[in-house]
Amino acid sequence: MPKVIDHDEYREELLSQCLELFAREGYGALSMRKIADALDVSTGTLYHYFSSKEDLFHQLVEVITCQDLFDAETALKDAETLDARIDALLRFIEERESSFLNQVFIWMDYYRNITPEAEPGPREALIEYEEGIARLLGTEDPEIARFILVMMNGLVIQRYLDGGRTSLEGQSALIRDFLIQRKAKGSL
Amino acid sequence: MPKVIDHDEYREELLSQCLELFAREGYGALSMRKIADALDVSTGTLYHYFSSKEDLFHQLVEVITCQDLFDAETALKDAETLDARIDALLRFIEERESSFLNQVFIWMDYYRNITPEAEPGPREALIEYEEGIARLLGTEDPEIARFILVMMNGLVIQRYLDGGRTSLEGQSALIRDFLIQRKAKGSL
Amino acid sequence: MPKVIDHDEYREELLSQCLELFAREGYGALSMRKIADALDVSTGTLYHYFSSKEDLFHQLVEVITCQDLFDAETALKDAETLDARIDALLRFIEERESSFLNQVFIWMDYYRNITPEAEPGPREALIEYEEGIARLLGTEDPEIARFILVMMNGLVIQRYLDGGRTSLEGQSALIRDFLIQRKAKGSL
Amino acid sequence: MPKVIDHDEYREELLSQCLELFAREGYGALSMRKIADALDVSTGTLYHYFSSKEDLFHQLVEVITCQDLFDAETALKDAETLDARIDALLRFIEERESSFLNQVFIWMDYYRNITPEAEPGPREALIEYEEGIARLLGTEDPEIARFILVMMNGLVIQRYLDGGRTSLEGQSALIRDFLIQRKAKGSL
DNA sequence: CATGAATGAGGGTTCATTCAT
DNA sequence: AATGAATGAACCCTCATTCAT
Repeated sequence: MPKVIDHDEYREELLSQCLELFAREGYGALSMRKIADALDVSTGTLYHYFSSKEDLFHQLVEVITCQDLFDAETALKDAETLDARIDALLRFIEERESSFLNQVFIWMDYYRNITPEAEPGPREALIEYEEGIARLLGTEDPEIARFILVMMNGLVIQRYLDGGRTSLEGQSALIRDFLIQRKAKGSL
Repeated sequence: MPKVIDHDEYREELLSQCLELFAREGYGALSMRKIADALDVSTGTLYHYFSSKEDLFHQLVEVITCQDLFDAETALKDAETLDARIDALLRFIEERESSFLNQVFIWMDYYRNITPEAEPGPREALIEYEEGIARLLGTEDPEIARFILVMMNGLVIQRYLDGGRTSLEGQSALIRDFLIQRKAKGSL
Repeated sequence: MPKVIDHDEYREELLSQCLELFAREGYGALSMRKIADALDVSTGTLYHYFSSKEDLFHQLVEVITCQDLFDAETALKDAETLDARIDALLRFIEERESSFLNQVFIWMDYYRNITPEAEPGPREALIEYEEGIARLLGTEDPEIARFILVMMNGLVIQRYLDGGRTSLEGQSALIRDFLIQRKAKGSL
Repeated sequence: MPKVIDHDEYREELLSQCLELFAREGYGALSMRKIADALDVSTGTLYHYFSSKEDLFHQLVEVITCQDLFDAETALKDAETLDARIDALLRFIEERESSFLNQVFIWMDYYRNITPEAEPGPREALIEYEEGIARLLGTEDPEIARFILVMMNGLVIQRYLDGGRTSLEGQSALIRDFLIQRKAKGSL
């Protein structure tokens, strides 16, 4: 609770503490009072920094979207050969599973609970993800990048739904194998 | 003699009308009053057929799981060659996209909102799906079947999140490619 | 569940089964559905015999009031000397404690929950009780009879509230002693 | 700075206004909305000060128990001779009749409606009452004190049930007579 | 700036009662 | 006569939000 801090800086500090709350409880089940309690501020303070629960959530989505993209970029930029990049990407997925799951939850909440008219929001983030993956794999084919993204989404959801029965390693091995073969055929 | 209504039959009729509601609004955001209004009955009637919102939801999950499994079995049993089966499977997925999306939404809500002690519920259904897919493709490797499931989940969610930008056909083609590849390696 | 039975007779049979329910749960906490379940009939049947929950309760109060008065008369009519009557009366109180408590509960419910304008109801029963006690003790002084009644009420309530700490015997001894003395002084 | 209200003070003010409501309507028949309306606040405010209806009731019982004991002590400590004390005690009872009635109602509701595991609660208060009365009358015999308590309970309930027919003065005279008698026998 | 008291609509649920069968 | 399906008001309680301090 720093006192003489920049307004925006403090707002982002509050936001960052909300991420896990929203991911764990979901938009609907998380009340402003719970948030206030968890952040150790009053509800009034919350409304001083965010005009509504919806606004708070909007800003959160923006922040985590940027944050995660940045993380991905830095985590993957060291790999040099294609094989190394594929490995790095899959390892990244494995390491950040719960983070991805949180993102999927939050994005799903976003579209479900937020004002119906389709705002761009995460959509742009998805495109950036796609482009980032495409760059990494050095492919021109956007379907391949989307394929990876689809697989990432599906994997965390599947593991959430089946309680972890589906193994990360087994699925990673399948996709690695597939990508190596496509590369060999020159269609990557 | 009571009113001439088959209790169980009517209960299932009510249930079937709830599917879309839950899928669209989510467990948390859908109130019993909303359900009652949508089904054109009173809340009292709802509680006459279901002991609680949670019970209603439980039963819904069971019903749609059975229904979908049954549909999948019948839709795919005519295909005879492996290629035909792959095609049939992918076409089935394409045709039932919105249904799958509903299911994923419902299952995710289920685990988020239901009392924490892990009930089997959808988990068993997922295993049945896996086994069904494995049977269809004639593979012994459970990872392959899980991979299909993962891609199904991921695809509908991805398309939900990006507003349909990701094409069903493109991704289907890749999945088909993947399966053909496995078949060539003898692991299918 | 006799089939071809007199309407009124069956109604009273239902009523008699309600006594313990109302005494144990209280008017407010006892629902018509609970009553119906306990009596193994449908709510519709209940409404066939009683026009409302209030009516059911009214009739119940009437029945138990009459019933208990009758019991008291018969239980005490064998005692001949005054001492014997006092003993019989006190023993009667001791034996019927829970029954008295039920009556007090039900009468209190009656006045608290039933239509506000003071209907006679139990009031007449209390007067009859008073007169019965007066007859038994052979006193002309109505205050003495009321004194016994007051003591009966107070005793069951006190024992209800203090969990039985107050002993029936000890209190009975005090009142017996008091009555004997009054008799000796000729003011009984 | 928050609104300039002492939370605990206001809570007790609300509580004190609830006493008559609960006594008149009973726990079961008194709704939080009715309370809110009667106190001229919103239901939300009620829940800001009390975590539940049961909590509110618990706190009420605690408060009235303490309050009445205190009042009794102060009202009776001036009487010096035994006769004066008896008179003071009976006058106190007469003056506080409606207050006693409220207490009896509320305590009975307490045990009827509150979670079954026997909490001490009012039971301790009853013992304190007993001890207080014993001190006042200068008797060692606990049965005498309990007898007074029994008569107090019985009297207020009897007068409630018979609509005031039983006279306070008449019964007080008998109680006084009883006590004088005991004193004459040396057991007081 | 920050607080938390206050609101009232809406959450899940229960209930007395009605009525077609 | 007897059933139980249906109703909708009212139950306890939670919530996002406002605003006096």
